[in-house]
Amino acid sequence: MAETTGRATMRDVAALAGVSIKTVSRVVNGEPGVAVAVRERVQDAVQRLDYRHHLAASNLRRGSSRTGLVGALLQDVSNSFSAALLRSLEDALRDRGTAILSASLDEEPERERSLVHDLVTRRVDALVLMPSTDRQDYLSSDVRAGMPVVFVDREPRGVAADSVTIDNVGGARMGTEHLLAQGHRRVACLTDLAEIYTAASRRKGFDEAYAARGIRPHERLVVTGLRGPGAAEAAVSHLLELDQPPTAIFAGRNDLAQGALRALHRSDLETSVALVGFDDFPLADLVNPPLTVIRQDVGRIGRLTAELLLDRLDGDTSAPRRVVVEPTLVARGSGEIAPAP
Amino acid sequence: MAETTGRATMRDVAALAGVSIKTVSRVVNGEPGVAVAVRERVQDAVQRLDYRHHLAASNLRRGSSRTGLVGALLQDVSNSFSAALLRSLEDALRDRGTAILSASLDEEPERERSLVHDLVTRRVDALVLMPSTDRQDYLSSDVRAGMPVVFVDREPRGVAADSVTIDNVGGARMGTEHLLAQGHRRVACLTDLAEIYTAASRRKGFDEAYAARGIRPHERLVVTGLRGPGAAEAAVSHLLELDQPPTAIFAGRNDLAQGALRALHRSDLETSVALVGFDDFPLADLVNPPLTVIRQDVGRIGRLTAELLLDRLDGDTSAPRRVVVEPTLVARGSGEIAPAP
DNA sequence: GTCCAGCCTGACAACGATGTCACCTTCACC
DNA sequence: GGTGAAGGTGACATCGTTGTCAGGCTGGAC
Repeated sequence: MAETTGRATMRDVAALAGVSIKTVSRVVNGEPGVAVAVRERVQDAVQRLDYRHHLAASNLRRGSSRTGLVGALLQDVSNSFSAALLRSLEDALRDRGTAILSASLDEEPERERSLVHDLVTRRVDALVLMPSTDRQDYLSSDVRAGMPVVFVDREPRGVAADSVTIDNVGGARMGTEHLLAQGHRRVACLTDLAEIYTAASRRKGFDEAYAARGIRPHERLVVTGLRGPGAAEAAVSHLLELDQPPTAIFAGRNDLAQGALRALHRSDLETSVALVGFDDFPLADLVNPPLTVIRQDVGRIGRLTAELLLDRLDGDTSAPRRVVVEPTLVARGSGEIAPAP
Repeated sequence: MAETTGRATMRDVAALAGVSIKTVSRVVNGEPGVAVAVRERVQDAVQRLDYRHHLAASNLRRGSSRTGLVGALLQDVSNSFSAALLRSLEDALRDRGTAILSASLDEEPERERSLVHDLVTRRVDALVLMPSTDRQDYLSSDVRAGMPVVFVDREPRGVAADSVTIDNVGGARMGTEHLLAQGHRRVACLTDLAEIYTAASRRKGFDEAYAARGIRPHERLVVTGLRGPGAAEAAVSHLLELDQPPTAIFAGRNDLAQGALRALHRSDLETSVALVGFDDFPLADLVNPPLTVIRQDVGRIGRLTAELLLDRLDGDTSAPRRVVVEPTLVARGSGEIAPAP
């Protein structure tokens, strides 16, 4: 009893209650066909021994191959977008008693591969993936083996799977055009590594907006490879010191917009240089100036993702679906600053 | 091969390679003592069948009782505090190949109990808990059975376990005193349900700051039971319409501060009414006005939590430890607004 | 040629649980 | 009193894996 190691098993309970293991199993699983007196005796023993059901053993025997586990590999669970997504998945899966294994990829391909491997080894019932790799061919055998995968934020390449994404090119074009329409011509563009699907798409939208007006962006104002807010802040500080500094900035992700804003504040230029960010975030309406953003409806994306996931878990084996959500422009002030004459 | 159900098992691999199951096991686990030719034959079969190790079965047999799973029950994974905590846990556990099962409690006691039950059933190696219950007596049998539990943000009651908390009373006292020292006398206090440990402590600190000056808070300005930013916004809007509105606000949690700030903006009072929040958050320096907060160092808390967790996982069975981190006041502007004469 | 050591390999039981099936009561009914 | 159905209960095999141990084969020493 004072043993710190080892929990009671059904065998122990059976011994204490003076019944067979199978009867304990019946009681624990609430199966009918157990005499009331016996049931009570077993329940008593369960209590006395602090018996806890062993889900893994149970699943193994049932061969149901259902572990009630779902993996969620996101960019960074502490980023508001990933965090909100995680939360809506959680809400959608709660009722099913399905638990979520979450992890952050930080845009590192190797980490994605190793974490996927780990999750497969744990026999998750399904996977939600915001990939950091270019291609996900490595996933096909697992998908073939019956593990549903739903991609979020980025489309799958090299593997057939569902996805929920937004129109990144369109969103970026809209954001950039919003600035161009106000007369800005020196618009800076901040994005992450060109290998990253969303970063490349948003950069493309930026270019397209210029092209649509028959003009070209200033190359020196286009900065890629920005890994986080710190890098964006440094890059913008540098841009502001150019002979021909930007009069407006288009930031390709919420953390880059935040870094940019911080740089503007440091130079006291937050009310002179326009700024449009991609991705809304909780306090965008309260910063100074209130931030104009291209918003993707995270709640909606989360719900759609969960919906696809649940369908697949319920046995839907139809062809992969691609769901694309249209982003919207939310004008709050920072994006409506006119260029200096 | 076209089977969508069922993965290959060691039995299948053994059959294909023409060896016994045990030999496959040896190869898969990289054990020595297998002839090179045989090893290659097995590895080939593994590849061909897309064999994936079954961790649960392996753990079951090994009886190691180590699942490489840790549970993290937090207040709300989409809240920046919980999310940052989750992230630092993840970083600390990554190297060990330990995965994290996370879930949100939303301050609902029932959810905590049911999620803990679920995690025990899954045989997590340890648990990180930001409790929503008053008392956690229900945990003692599991702790006795050898499951380490580390409490974060709130101390355990009714069970012996480690904890990492901050000095909530002291922090709230410091924040309130900061406002009183500037001459504010009508300071509003916003907190969540009085049953919540942190909410009650912060409320207590607020009262103590007043008491230390031999004065008393205005009862009508003390609002409890605020469940989220929306409630805080509504409450503050209401307070601002009183005959004797507050000249300063002390908000007992980051989301309440955000709600309060939103209400101030709506009334264009953000530069006239002082505001001090409890808990820092990523953009607090960029909002308008920059928010003065009582900061708890989330990264530090996360690291300390992980440290305790790892020690316990490594077999440390010494008496429970209580780690208390001192919060600091970060003055940014919102808390330094003087009362109207 | 015999013997033994050392190296590989596989048969078997077991981890904790559950599905299958057979057995034993009991009791109603003819 | 005999029969059969219904209701309880347990023995056993099994899920996928690994620890234990026995045994086969090889080759070198005598």
